[in-house]
Amino acid sequence: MNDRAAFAVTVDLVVLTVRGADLSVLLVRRGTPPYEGRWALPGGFVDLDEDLSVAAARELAEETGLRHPAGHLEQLATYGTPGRDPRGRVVTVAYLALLPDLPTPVAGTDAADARWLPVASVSPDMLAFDHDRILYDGVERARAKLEYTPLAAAFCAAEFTVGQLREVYEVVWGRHLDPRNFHRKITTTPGFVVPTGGITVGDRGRPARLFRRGEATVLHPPMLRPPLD
Amino acid sequence: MNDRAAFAVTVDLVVLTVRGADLSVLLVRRGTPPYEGRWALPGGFVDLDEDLSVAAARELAEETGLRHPAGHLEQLATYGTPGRDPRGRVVTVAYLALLPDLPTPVAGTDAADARWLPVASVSPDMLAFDHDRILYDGVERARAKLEYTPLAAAFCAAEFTVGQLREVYEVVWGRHLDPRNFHRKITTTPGFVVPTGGITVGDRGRPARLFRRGEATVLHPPMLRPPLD
DNA sequence: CAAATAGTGTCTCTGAGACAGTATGAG
DNA sequence: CTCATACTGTCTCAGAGACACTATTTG
Repeated sequence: MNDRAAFAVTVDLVVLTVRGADLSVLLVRRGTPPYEGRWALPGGFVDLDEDLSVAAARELAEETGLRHPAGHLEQLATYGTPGRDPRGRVVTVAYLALLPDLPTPVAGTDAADARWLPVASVSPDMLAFDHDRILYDGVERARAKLEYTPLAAAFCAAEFTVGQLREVYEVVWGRHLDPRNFHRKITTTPGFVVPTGGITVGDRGRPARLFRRGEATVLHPPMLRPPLD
Repeated sequence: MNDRAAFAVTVDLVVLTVRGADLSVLLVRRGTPPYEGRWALPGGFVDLDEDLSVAAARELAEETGLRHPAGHLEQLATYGTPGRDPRGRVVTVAYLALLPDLPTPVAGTDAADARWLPVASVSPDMLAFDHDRILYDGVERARAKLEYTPLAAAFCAAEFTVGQLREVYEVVWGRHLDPRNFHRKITTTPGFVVPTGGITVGDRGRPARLFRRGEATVLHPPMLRPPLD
């Protein structure tokens, strides 16, 4: 057994949020080799007595500065090709986090610099290790999950308008959606959203009703991504 | 770094096939502690210089006795709760394999006994480690993937009839499907199946055209699971 | 012949896309 | 007032469910 126990295990986080017109990812600039100066997904080593999901939640809390961030955290996939980390045989369990745009700025404890970067502005050679692949897989997972789950609400505050939820879909998918059909879809799919009774004030246009997430975990029927063009 | 490298990494396989009226899983009876005598998913330790997917393919070939089994192999999820293996801190990367019913019987090299068991007949306390959880996740993944991918064909031989493909759906989902609507759906969804020109002989009823898998990787529109009852 | 399975056609209803029209705020 | 956004309603078309019906084999 002991001769088998020669792997290091890390968790890496694909933390996504919608900021303005961009789907953005939380990246940290590496201050030490390997890949010093390159951007990397936040993450770190799993403690020997620590569960994987606990390690992911711990890293998320450390990097965002929030103890119990709202939003969503799920396992994404595991990457363990030999040589992916020059320091040795490191297997990383990647997690995907979807968060509302944070009111507090990101304050990393161990990273030189932590920043939200638009996913579209990230080129593969900017990133350390195989993090370009992990980021790509995370973004694809998020795009797919918006179709058949109510997870888009994880990008929003606790209460949100139909328009804000539509912006999430438009930013993540990079597609324009018809506001009227979207409104009908959202409000007629059972368990998707629940009106809170509240109303927005001070914005442009007619005030909008506020909603919170419903009880549904899957959407029936799904919210289909429109075809390209 | 070296003090971090204290994990063992294994791959475990959820190997599913359709045999007769049952969705069945390949299980091996453990001949050594821990959990001696209990059933377990086939799997084993990952070599230090071996890629995870290679280790999974190697284990699959060893357990099925086939060098390049047809069908489908994909990563499922990773399980690493401390204490899940009494021998130490073992993280397992689970893979899901979908195979046609094997003409050759299973010949395990290292396992005392290897057998196909209907998934419905497997109770959680029969299984070692957290393999009940992994099996459940694998079955759910397979059921979900039949909806939006053409993966049902991975359960069939290279050439198959519409009726055989329908049986796969019926067995995996545990639902009856209307043969006529199913036929229309299969043959009109672009890229799902391609007629080979062949025809079955000797069966009961009218001979059926033979098909092989098409080029599509996702189904548009998806093949929706009928609601319960 | 009957039984069984393959395959086609037809009706209906749901739901999505397209888009007119109304409601209600800010400036 | 105009402009912007929220919301409602209406038309049409694609696709799924529920069948009737025909085709082709075995026994």
